[in-house]
Amino acid sequence: MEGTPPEPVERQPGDQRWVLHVDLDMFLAAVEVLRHPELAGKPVVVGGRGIVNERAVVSTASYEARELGIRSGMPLRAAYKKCPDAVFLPVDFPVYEAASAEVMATLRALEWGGVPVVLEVLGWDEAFVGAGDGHGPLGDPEAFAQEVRAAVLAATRLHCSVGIGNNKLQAKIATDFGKPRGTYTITGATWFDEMGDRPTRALWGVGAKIAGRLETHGIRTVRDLAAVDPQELVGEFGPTMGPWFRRLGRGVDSSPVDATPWVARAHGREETYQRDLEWSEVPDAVRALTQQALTDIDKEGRPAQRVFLKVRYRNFFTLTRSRKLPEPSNDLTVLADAVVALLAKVEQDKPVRLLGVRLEMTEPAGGY
DNA sequence: TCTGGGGTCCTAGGACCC
DNA sequence: TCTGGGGTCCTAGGACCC
Repeated sequence: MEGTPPEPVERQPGDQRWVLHVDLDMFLAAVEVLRHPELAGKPVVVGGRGIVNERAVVSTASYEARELGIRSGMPLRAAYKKCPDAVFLPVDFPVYEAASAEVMATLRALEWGGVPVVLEVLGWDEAFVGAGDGHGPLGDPEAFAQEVRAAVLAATRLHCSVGIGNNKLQAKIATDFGKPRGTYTITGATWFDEMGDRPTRALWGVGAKIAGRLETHGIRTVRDLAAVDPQELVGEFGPTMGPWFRRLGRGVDSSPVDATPWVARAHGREETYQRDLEWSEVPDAVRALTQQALTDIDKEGRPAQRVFLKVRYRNFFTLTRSRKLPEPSNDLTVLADAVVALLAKVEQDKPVRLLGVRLEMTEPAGGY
């Protein structure tokens, strides 16, 4: 890759239009501080049931806790060791759902350049904002980004950061550079200045494993990725993912902001048991998880077409087995029996640390 | 003594058919 | 005896994100 100049970013027709990405700052911890004002300024850690010696991980840490080295995904035990004085709180789904709904309603009510916004919700605490055909109006979007932050703060008392880009990929990455309580802009024109020297891992969609595979091809930076021969990536990652990674490297993303409400394709339940299960306890546990997963399916009224079983043993080895049902079903007995039957395909002689059941209603739609 | 839970999508490879 | 090549369906496994 050394010495190979990157190809210039294609001039897309939408290049001078704008997309915003809004991301709430330390969302779960911020919501907790709102209802427990005495926690303001303290290290707050939200995760699991808030019990520090249980098997669970940190969902969100306040900035004060992050300064002490606590990170999302860290075991609660480890977080406690780093900071025994932090406040540990349980994850309270209904409260965050309600706060999230308020935030999204606030965003949805905005107009951008006199046009109602188009809102694509990505999760509890983030969304893309466009307008009209999916992009914002011409002109400087910075003032609107500030308007978004002010509106969210006024309506919910929650702070957020806003990324601005010519497309969703650029806006999404820009948000991190604006955190906390700020805005940041990355465009096709500044992409390589901002991202060129960063490791491929900085891209949205490149994790540790993909970064490692890229490195075996001498691709370390975003600039390297942008310049690589597409056929080399097709050889390594296949005809879909190869070209997609290369587009990531070039900062190219033509997908519009899409307000179509998200519809789940599957529902599942999984549980890491505080005490490893003996095999004799497993079938009942699988039936219980199936019943819980079925409650989500029943809310939507669509039958499951395929069932999945996930088993993780004490040594952390994990297996997944699945089976297509003879015909779609939302009958508890049929589904539970089908999942229990999958147990025959896994090793039954070792203690079980985690079980998961997943009920799939729809095949993957394709999206890369 | 470690390492959650909710999802999404893609790829490889075997079975089977023509 | 040998044994191509394309297509589809299915399961297992891997990777990523919030």
